Amino acid sequence: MDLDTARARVLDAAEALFYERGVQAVGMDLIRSASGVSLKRIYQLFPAKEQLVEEFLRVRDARWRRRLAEHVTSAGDAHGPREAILAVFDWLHLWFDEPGYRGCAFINAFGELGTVSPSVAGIAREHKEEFRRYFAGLVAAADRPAPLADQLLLLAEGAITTSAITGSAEPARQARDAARTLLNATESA
Amino acid sequence: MDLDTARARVLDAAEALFYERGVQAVGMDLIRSASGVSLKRIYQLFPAKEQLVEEFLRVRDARWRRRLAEHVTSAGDAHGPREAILAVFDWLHLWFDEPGYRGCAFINAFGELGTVSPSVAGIAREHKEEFRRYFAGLVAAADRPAPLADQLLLLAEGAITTSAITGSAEPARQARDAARTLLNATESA
DNA sequence: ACGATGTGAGAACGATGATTCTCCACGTAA
DNA sequence: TTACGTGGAGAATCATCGTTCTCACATCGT
Repeated sequence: MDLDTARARVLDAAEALFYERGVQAVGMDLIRSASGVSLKRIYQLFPAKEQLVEEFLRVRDARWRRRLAEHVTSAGDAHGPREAILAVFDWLHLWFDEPGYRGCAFINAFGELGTVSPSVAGIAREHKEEFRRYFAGLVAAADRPAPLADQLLLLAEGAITTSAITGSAEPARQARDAARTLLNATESA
Repeated sequence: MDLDTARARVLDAAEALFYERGVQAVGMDLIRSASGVSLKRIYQLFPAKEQLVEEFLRVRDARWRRRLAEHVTSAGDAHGPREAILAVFDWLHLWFDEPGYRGCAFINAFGELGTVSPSVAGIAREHKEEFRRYFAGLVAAADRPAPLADQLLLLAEGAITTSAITGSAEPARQARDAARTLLNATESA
């Protein structure tokens, strides 16, 4: 097995396990057995667990935003910038329905490690900032006032955590309805 | 020191430490030194750490909801049911500005332990369900359609986590603005 | 073939944590 | 006073975890 595939396998295993059970509940030995990569190799690739945790978050951030953007862009191309905004919530609904959905990995990591690890706290902050920026772009493209972006972000974040705890994807629909109301309220502005 | 005060001191220390650093990052020995109660006594009062964690969450749930209700009730008595709803977000703003604010203890505990501990997951679920129920009562008192309660809940949850990660209390104001818009949108309904 | 290098399996190490145990001081009932 | 129960400080125990080390084995260039 070459280094790149070993690295990918470790990151895949780490992502699945960290997301499912939290960071501290997952030992390096479990990542070894799940990935099939020896401890020695894992420590060659990541000098310490903390680096693996950071890389897991960075990889997840990139993939999460790419998947979101793909879904939203195709909806926006087909139905315009207003529908693009609502498509964010449709995508959340799809996400919430995935098996093993456990909320936002960044909120979870922040809650678990934010006090102790400034780098984890920073990555979580950046992820949320990127998400906010993304909403800001959609709102600008739809010619709505900028504060709407922050409000939509709150709806999305609320849906993410509420869905995780209740185990239902319904909050995505509720957030979408609220988002539509907020959009309509700026219609004449 | 009698048993009741020892119990109170342990729970106070546990709440402060668990909330600040997360559950797994806090050892029983730290709770002992912070509370001034010997390990022997702690284990008399709580047969295992897990029981202490559960009790910490229950105590926090009760106090959190009592404090919220106090603030909202006084606003509602003075300015009516519509202002009572908005007062929830004013109270969130006060909470976010408290030193050491780190988001919702239940979301954090759920993220950290939800997979591994069904009882923690259950307590978190109950807490959120109570919060939702509280919103439902306010919405009913203000004669608004029931689905509004779910939407307001999402705004509040979103503000709670966003404020924790960004370190700013501003999301409370943004959520309040969005809530006002949603309220106005049902004005004529 | 042979030495150098790298690898995997798993033991070893040192730290930390949850839980229990030991030992001793102290107050108290007889 | 004395025997006793209680409680505290902290050592002991046992497990787990992050990290490193050992060692036997394979690979490969010469």
